Amino acid sequence: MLFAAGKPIKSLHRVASGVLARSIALPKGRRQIVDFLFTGDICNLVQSDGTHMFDCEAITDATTCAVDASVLRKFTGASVAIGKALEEEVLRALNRTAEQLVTVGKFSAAERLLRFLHLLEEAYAERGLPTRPLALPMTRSDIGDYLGMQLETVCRAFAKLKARDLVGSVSAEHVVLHRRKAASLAHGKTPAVSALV
Amino acid sequence: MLFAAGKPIKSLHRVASGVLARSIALPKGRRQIVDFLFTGDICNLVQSDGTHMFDCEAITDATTCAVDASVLRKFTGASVAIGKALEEEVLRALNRTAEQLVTVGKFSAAERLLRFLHLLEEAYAERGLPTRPLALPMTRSDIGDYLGMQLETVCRAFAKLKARDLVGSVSAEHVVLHRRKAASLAHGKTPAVSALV
DNA sequence: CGGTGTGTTGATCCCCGTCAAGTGTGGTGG
DNA sequence: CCACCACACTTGACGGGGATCAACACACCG
Repeated sequence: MLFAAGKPIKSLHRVASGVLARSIALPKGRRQIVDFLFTGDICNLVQSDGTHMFDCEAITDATTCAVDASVLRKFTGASVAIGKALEEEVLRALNRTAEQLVTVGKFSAAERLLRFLHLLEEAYAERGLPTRPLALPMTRSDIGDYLGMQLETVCRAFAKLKARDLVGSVSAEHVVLHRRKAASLAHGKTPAVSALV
Repeated sequence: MLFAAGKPIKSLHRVASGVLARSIALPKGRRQIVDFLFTGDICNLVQSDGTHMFDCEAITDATTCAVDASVLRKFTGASVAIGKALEEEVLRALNRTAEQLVTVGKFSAAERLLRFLHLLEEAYAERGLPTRPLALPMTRSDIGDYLGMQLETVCRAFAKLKARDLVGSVSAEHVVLHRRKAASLAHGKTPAVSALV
């Protein structure tokens, strides 16, 4: 765990390699993953009281670039620009969380998974990483904690998508997204009507 | 509809009376309500490109206090303070949306409803409005769009809560929250283990 | 007084949570 | 080298919760 929600922010982090997750801890070891963070993403969401808004933990082996917050305060000029970046990060997080709320609130298991895969593809494409096949660095359990479903349901959702040939199977942690109606389900703020019956 | 997502922001709004909803429009007239807004709440969530992040619509008869954005720009001093308030609003929205994600992703219908009722109670208490009985200004359908369930399921969830005597029924739009284990389910970022079997 | 919108309840189906068993695959120690 | 274990993944069986379709009660209003 990189840091926990509610703790004061002592340093700013940016993902250098690997995958992290912003999450909310729940009783009995359960958790809701709010967002996955990839290379280049800023980890810190600063609340107005200077504490972390979410837990942040490594999903894979990962490294981060950290800057001590006290060092930053000496450069007031720089901190304005950095403050701007942090504000941007809050907006991005809100956008993604709201989109996530739609995914979890309105779609079936297979549809959620498909939307997640397209989100992954998009994240990789932005970073120049290969999307074909598409790597799945997180476990089924992590995906389930993100999409609000059990890991067995994640497996069955994969099976269903493969059965409909919406995704191709390379291995357990590599899939191929077949562009078809699939894309219409996952993109934008106004996802298409369910094509998965 | 007060304004739609993606439109440029022409004026700042604050709820003067009634209830509004931030929502995301989906195909076939469906929608995900992200948040309810009560008296005193700021309606605008400003994206970095100056557009609205969500749709905003009246749930009941409502009035808002609006300030034209062009007027604001003339008062650069004031706009700094207002900018601060808008940033605060984004943080608040992110907190609430993430909490909402937990509600929708991890809880049963009755539990979601109970958490919603406690959220309502809290919102009323902050504004000095009566919480006993608790008014339900929105329709069952609105509640369903908020909690990610059908309006019939909302009805059945109410029935279940009443059957367990967790809430008392006054009328269709007024209920009484019975403080018991109920509270433990709804409060804070680390909600208790399910007490609803 | 009929029409419309909201709320409630019943019947039915199926998706998904749960429990369980079985299949790799990598790591450790004998 | 291999037995053993730990862990992730997969698949099956089963039951329950919620979506869906339907009917009905009720208030409001033209």
